Amino acid sequence: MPSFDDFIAESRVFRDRDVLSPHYIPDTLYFRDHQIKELMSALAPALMSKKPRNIFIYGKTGTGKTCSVKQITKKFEEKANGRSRIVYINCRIHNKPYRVMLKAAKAVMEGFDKQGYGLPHIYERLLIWAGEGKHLVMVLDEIDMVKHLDELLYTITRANDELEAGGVSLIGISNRLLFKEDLDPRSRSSLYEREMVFPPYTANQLQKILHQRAELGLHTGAYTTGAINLAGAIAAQESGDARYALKILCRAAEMTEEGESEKLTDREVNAARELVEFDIVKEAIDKLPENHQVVLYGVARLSISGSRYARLDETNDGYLFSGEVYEEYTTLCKRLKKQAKTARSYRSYLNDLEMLGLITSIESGKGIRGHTKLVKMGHPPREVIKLLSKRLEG
DNA sequence: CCTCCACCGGAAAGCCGGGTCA
DNA sequence: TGACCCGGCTTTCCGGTGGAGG
Repeated sequence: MPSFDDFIAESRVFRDRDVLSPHYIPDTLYFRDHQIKELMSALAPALMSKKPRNIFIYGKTGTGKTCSVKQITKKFEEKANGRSRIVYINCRIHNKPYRVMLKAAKAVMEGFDKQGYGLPHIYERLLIWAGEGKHLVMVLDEIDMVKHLDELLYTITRANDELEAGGVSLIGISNRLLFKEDLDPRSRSSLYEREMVFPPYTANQLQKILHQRAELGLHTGAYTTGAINLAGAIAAQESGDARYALKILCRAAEMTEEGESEKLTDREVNAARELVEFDIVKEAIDKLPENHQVVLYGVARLSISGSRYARLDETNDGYLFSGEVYEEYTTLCKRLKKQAKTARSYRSYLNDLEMLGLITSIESGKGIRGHTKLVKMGHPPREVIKLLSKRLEG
């Protein structure tokens, strides 16, 4: 009798791959004791039928914000036993007040999985739920992605005013510190009742974290201590981002697995670093809507064939006129048998691409007639073309 | 100094595909 | 089935903007 075990090849390197994934939450989170304690003390009132304060958490990507909150969520829900709930909401996906409320309602109430109810209806239902003395803590991860956030915050504060027992409170998470400036002062004060900062990890800290994961996720003896330390140092230098550090480690492990080398060493780590860098770009491009891809394709192609107006200014080497990129975009659309969008839409795409760091742009200055944007690729155009021609032209 | 150029980007309105409800 | 509601993506409209040209 064959067994599935026969087909699940034993890995030379990995003991448990999941441990290296960014979604894995270790039992002990290093270097975040202080933040975790503070979070717990802030949330404790909800377990005693009092309203906890709203919390705002700030920190760059990969500083353990989400991880800490998720870890606490587990403990909290065990303790609360259904009386109170913490609901995690990723605002990149649920980026409107309506969606956030719907997600919360779905999480908390059975049989609430339909769209088409108006916001007021969802609101009323939540009030009824909380009215039994229950507390809802909404974790809004990437809260800066929510459009009309003021409206959402207002809705929630009003809910608390209407309730006699129970309540709704918030944990907002963001990696943009500045975003509080575009908030209405009233919502600002409600969201910032308590503020917490998660600093980037240092090289030493990242190394310890990586060692922890390597011990759990990789076979003993499959890696060198030096390699782990190198990965930590690289990530610390870049950003102090633990997710990035883990990606490098994971990639390096994969390379070891596929390659000749017996152990994961500095060599694999260095190679993995480059791969990871391009992986990130590739992922960003893949996720782009089609029109954005075509525009980027156009920028890349012109970067190689050269700008028709080029060399007006030697110092602005590699920059393209917004106008000529639009022309290239429309001709590309024709070739791909797509209806080109208006110039106004095109300008939005350009801005989106710039926000993602896929292109850079500057304002035109002297020597150029009128007023326009000059655009340049943020990454090697040939690589991008290779990727996009496959994607777009099949 | 005025006007034109070649764009910029906010606001608002329209369309579409997905859903509910009576 | 028709009236509504939602979000996402567009288009339309239009008031800027800073340098070039006259």
